[in-house]
Amino acid sequence: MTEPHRALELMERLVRLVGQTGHAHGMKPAQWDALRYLARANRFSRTPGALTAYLAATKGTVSQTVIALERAGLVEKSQHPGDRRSVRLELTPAGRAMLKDDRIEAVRRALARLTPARAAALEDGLQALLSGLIAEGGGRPFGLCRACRHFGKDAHGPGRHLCRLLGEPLTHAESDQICVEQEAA
Amino acid sequence: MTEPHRALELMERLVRLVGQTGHAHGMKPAQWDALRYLARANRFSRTPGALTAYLAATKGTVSQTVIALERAGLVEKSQHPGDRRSVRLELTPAGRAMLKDDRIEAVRRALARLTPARAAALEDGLQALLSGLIAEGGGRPFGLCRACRHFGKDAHGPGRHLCRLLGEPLTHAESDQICVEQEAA
DNA sequence: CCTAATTAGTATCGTAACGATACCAATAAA
DNA sequence: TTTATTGGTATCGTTACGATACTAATTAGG
Repeated sequence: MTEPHRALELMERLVRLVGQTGHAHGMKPAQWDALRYLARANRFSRTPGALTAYLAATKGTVSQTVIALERAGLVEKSQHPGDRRSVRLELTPAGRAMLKDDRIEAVRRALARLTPARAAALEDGLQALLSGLIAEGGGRPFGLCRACRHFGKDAHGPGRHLCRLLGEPLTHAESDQICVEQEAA
Repeated sequence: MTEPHRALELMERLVRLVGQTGHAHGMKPAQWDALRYLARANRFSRTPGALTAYLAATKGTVSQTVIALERAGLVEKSQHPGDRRSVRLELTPAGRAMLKDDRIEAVRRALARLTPARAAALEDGLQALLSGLIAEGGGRPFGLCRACRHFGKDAHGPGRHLCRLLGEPLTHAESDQICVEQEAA
């Protein structure tokens, strides 16, 4: 049935409004999305491939977006140490500066104006909805490192954690970033 | 400050995933958005201008999207009775049929899988967030007709309502549609 | 009335997004 | 050592989009 489901209408409208915040400073929505992702992804996840999974796009499209960001001096590429096919992406200082003028801050401010209870309920609902969509569609959750089943808390001492999947040490700061390999604990 | 606000990350990701549902049947996301809007908007709101406000785009862009839908036989234009500048948009039977295959139904299904309490809290949070964004950005809410301050319930008898702003009668079905002129009661 | 000013919409341009397809090089599997 | 897979780029055609310029119909001001 096509029962209206007001929440769906609200989602659609919000998608539109949030999407249209991405036309500032001569940049495009997809470029902002990529920039924001790179600011929040851990070092294993700052690659064109992980970005492709995050954006749910095709790799050709993402490749072009990354090239545009590179030309604009907002992102730099380097080689992955162990795999010469793989590319590492890093924000440049200019890229980080650009994020300070991100118009999506308007959404963050609107979130901050909600009552704490409402905001918490919204976050909970969004998380549940996203999980449901990912379960149906086969995407990746891109959850926080510290909430991952491969996360070895304090494995190397207090505040010095471990990714058991990749066998790599993790700083405390890194454990708060998102990861392409994350699976809920 | 730039405290991460997990809800914002979830929103961004959801925006992406929901947006990418719009590539089915040779159509584009903006075309689905327009089609869905026309299915839910009341007769005063089925115009290129109202669609422009809803999509938060520019009228040039929307004009082209509408032309594409018209060429595809999904939408028909007619003249507004009283104002010869204005264009009325109507879904054709083919347009309504197309909506039955809307891939955003995946989102509706994911919503339906939430517990009722969670779904209600999500709807409440989304509504509050959207209101906040609109208050800051100056958009229109596009709320339901029956929740409008111009809504005259049963003004012409039981189930025969009135829009006091436009002086037009409203059927019961119409009072459940969204309106470009809506202002919360 | 008559002239602005406003409103509703279209046309055109240039850039980016996007899926699709084809391709290349490095790595992993057989 | 083939062969398959993986990570990424290149190119094409269509659409999205903002920007700008335009037309025609309506409304406001004098």
